[in-house]
Amino acid sequence: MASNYLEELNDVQRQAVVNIDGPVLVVAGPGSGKTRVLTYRIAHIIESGVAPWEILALTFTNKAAREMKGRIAKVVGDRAERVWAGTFHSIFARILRVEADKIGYPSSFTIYDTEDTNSVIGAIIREMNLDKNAYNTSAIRSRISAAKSALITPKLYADNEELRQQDRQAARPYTYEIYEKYVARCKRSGAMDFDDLLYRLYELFQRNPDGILDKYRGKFRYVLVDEFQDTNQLQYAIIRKLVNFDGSPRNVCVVGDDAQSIYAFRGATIQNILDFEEDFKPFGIKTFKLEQNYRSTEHIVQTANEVIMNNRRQIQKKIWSDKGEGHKVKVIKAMTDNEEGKRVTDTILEHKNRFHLSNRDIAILYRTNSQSRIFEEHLRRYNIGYRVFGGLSFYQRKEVKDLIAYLRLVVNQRDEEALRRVLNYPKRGVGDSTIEKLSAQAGSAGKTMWECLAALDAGAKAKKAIADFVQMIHSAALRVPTDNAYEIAVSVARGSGLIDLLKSDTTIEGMGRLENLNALLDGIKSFVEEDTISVLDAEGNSDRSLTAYLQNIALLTDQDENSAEGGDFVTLMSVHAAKGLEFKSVFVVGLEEKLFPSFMASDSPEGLDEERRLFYVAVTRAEQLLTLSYANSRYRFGQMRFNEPSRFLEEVPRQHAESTAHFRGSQSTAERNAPEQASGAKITGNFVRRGTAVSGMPAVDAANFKASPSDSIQKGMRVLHLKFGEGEVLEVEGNKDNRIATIFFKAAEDDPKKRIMLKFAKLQIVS
DNA sequence: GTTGGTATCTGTGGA
DNA sequence: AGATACCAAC
Repeated sequence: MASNYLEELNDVQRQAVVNIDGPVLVVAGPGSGKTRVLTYRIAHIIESGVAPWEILALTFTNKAAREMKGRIAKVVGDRAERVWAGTFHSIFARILRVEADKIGYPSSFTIYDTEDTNSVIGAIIREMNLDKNAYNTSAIRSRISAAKSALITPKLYADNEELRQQDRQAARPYTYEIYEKYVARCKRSGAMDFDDLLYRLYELFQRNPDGILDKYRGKFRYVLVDEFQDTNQLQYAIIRKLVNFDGSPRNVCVVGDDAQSIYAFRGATIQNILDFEEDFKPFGIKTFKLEQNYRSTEHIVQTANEVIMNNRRQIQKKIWSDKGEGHKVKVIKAMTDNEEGKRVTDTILEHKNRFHLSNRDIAILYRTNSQSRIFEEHLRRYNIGYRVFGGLSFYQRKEVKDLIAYLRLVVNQRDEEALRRVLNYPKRGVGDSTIEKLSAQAGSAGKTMWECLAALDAGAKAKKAIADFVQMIHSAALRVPTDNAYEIAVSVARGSGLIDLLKSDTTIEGMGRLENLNALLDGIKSFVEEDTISVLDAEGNSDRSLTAYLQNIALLTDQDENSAEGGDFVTLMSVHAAKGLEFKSVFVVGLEEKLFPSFMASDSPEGLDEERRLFYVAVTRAEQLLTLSYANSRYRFGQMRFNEPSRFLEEVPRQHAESTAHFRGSQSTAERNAPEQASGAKITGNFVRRGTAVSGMPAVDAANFKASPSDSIQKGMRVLHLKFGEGEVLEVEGNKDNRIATIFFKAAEDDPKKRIMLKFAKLQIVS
């Protein structure tokens, strides 16, 4: 107890641990002992006399939360279990279960995953008779998600001229209406999507019924946030609600690294780090920078440093290592994707032999999950054990989702997506058109589909089948409060006919599906019986109800599934998934333009910066050996494509890379000469060609004006605007549909600096 | 309503 | 290439 944990820390780390009161920002480079600081800080808070349940620690993955708890336990023992440590989503779901009635939800609310969400949106688009080509379901979903993450309600969305204009521009003028209907339908279904778990909590705190907010403000005396650079506006808004109020001690500590922010695509913003500094400056914020890297050798650390310097905006820091030079970075060039697979696998074999590495010391990291296949083939050929992370998780398999849908319905009959999924599976003679009819009926009557089900107009045979179905769900529902989750699940699996259906399928795949179903049931059994998996309710009691089980698995990812087991295998995963992990030998593959950096990001500087941060994350996973590879050609969609080597390869300083004939690399900062630097990326748009603007702006010739595509507008360009004349693009912010340019129009004398939404601006590129 | 074949689309990351 | 969406025939 109260061990000498403080002695295991360096000076900065120790400061970050012992300064437990007041606001703290920890900027933590890769491999700098961030988790250690976070866990020891929590342990230190507990040692100072604070009850574990008064500490809230938010992470992004269950794995991070689990690891944190484990390491706290090493210092303070069993008390660690009572710390409120978990993912944003799981902790918030826990609170929402208790408070659900205050915002008009049942505590047995369903959590909709992406598939459910897509299905709801698809149904709405169909019902509104909208063109499904223009109204791409996923595009609408991400738009709605972005709105929620930016605290924009359907009402605010409908009133927001800018957003509406963007939608008109994208030929989706009714997006606002879909959003409104989607929210209403989720509510009707007693369902929350991933964003709702955040948004509804925010709403609860905002409305503050029965002094709810004060209750949680009083409860969580110390708040800690991991991976703060990955939080979105909404998440930070909730954190502020909890800690930033009059009379608050503001015991909040956020840990993050702007250079490792790789989730801007889902609304994360490093602006939160900057805002945090501003928001808490008046309250004596303390900032600690962890810059010593304990993970990697110098060639690797310096490569990472040099690469990230190509990004424009960042918090100044220099990561260093005292682990010695180590091996240089190796670059593998291959003609084809297949050859890349072979040569990487050869090198893995070499590493195993030469450096006595085990499979578990090695990882292959790629930009997209679809790249795993070729490496799997080669690893199999060499008989090297491997494990692929990502892709379809166990809970996303059809047969598993089917049974889960039944269970969801048992717990919450309002759950429309579950009902749609299982009403005619196994077949009961209720086809798509009948289901649509039912849905329309429910919509116009303001009832749930379940309520309309009994009165459904159908043939005698179908009616009987439906009645049996309703009966089965009902009787299972009655058992929920008393019987254990496993027993209910087994009887539903049998009663629904799912088991019989799968048993009748004697193909290999069919047997596999039955096995998966049984594995799911086993999982529920262990949830009910074993001590190791604990789901605590808001009061800290163990909750083994079916409802708790369903809400728990909805927030699991496949990573949480697989990583628990040991075993000696090479790890194959996306770079995103690798964040926070480390391996002795890391292969970053597919380093080609349009792939890494992704073609989706290639057209905007912000997108490229994020890709570069992703590359930075990949590079810094390596402890001793880093190998980069690319192929000149690869198959995509059955077609051979040729790609240039990634620009990131060029950014690897040659002094840190093994010299090979084909690899040129970059000069390091030290050897770079002045003229080259002057033409480099350091120059900001403000200085480019300033003063060369034509004086005495001529009137714009409207007849010859031809607007350039909005996505081609980039920082530094000179553009023509019909009203404002010629201008210079000083800055472009935002991504994809949301790009905003700051343009300096000399002719507009009142206010020459205009901020313009590129999506609907008519601009012609001059140069 | 169901089945099976053909057209179409896909192209990042994930809680 | 592989999954899904859509349509025509049963």
